[in-house]
Amino acid sequence: MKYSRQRELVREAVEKSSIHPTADEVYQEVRKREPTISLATVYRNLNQLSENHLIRRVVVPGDSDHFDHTLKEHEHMICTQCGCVVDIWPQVSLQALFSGMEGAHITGYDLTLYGICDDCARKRGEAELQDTAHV
Amino acid sequence: MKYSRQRELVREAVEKSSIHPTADEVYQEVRKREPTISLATVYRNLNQLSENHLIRRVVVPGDSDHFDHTLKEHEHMICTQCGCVVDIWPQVSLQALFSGMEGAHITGYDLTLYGICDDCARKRGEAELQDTAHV
DNA sequence: CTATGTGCAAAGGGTTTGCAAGTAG
DNA sequence: CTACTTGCAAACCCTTTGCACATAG
Repeated sequence: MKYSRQRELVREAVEKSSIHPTADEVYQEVRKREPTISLATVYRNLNQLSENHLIRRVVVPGDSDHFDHTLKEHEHMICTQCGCVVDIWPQVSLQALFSGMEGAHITGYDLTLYGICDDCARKRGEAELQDTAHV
Repeated sequence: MKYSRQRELVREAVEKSSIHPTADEVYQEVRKREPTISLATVYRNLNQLSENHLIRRVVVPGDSDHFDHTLKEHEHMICTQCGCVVDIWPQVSLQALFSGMEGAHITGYDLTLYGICDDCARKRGEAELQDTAHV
């Protein structure tokens, strides 16, 4: 991979983001510094960077792929309320768990967890208090 | 859901298939008995049947969705060699494992395992024997 | 009768690709 | 010099949708 300004900007955008951005979100961010970059270039670079394990692709069924700068083994939860992506750090290695399963030679996996993020849980709690306050 | 001949044929096609068919594979199958059915109808019915838990949708990142007539909790492995879908029956409930994780309220998940199916493993073994036979 | 379901064709949305021009090494 | 990269627009692929007609209950 020879250097390109565009690829470096894409990498930095993923690096600095805390929201596990989609290709389009990376595009919008990079455009602030490189207004002529094309979405196709962003896609090509995200693909290359993840193939070379410099960033990680986060697959979300029915949604665009997201990208994560954290390479250490961890999982992702999609909040079913607001759609945000939350990092989950299991106590045990799921890779080890799955590859130990009998019945087939399992070498990898894609996992998407679903649930409620802390923010939405808090808001929901407050809403319930509101509901009962006037009883 | 009121009865329709088309929906019944779609349901039967999934029921009788052992390959976890995609929408298009279901379409090809149903067309044998109902040549005028449209792909849109197959999609609409697969959606309805899975929303009503009569069949299960199997999400495969980067590929079409597949459909499974088995509703009992189990997982799926995609063979990285031939692309087939293999049922995997874990010893423990992953649903229970994930919902017990700390850090968030996890309520569901989508899991795709990757590995080598028995057929491909056998073929690979034979190929290796071939390779060494003439040494 | 009316709410659902159907077939068709067109639209949709995210992602990839062909091409000619630009650029790193 | 030449292999890799870019921007643009068009193509792709799977899936959904609008519409007028058909059908179950």
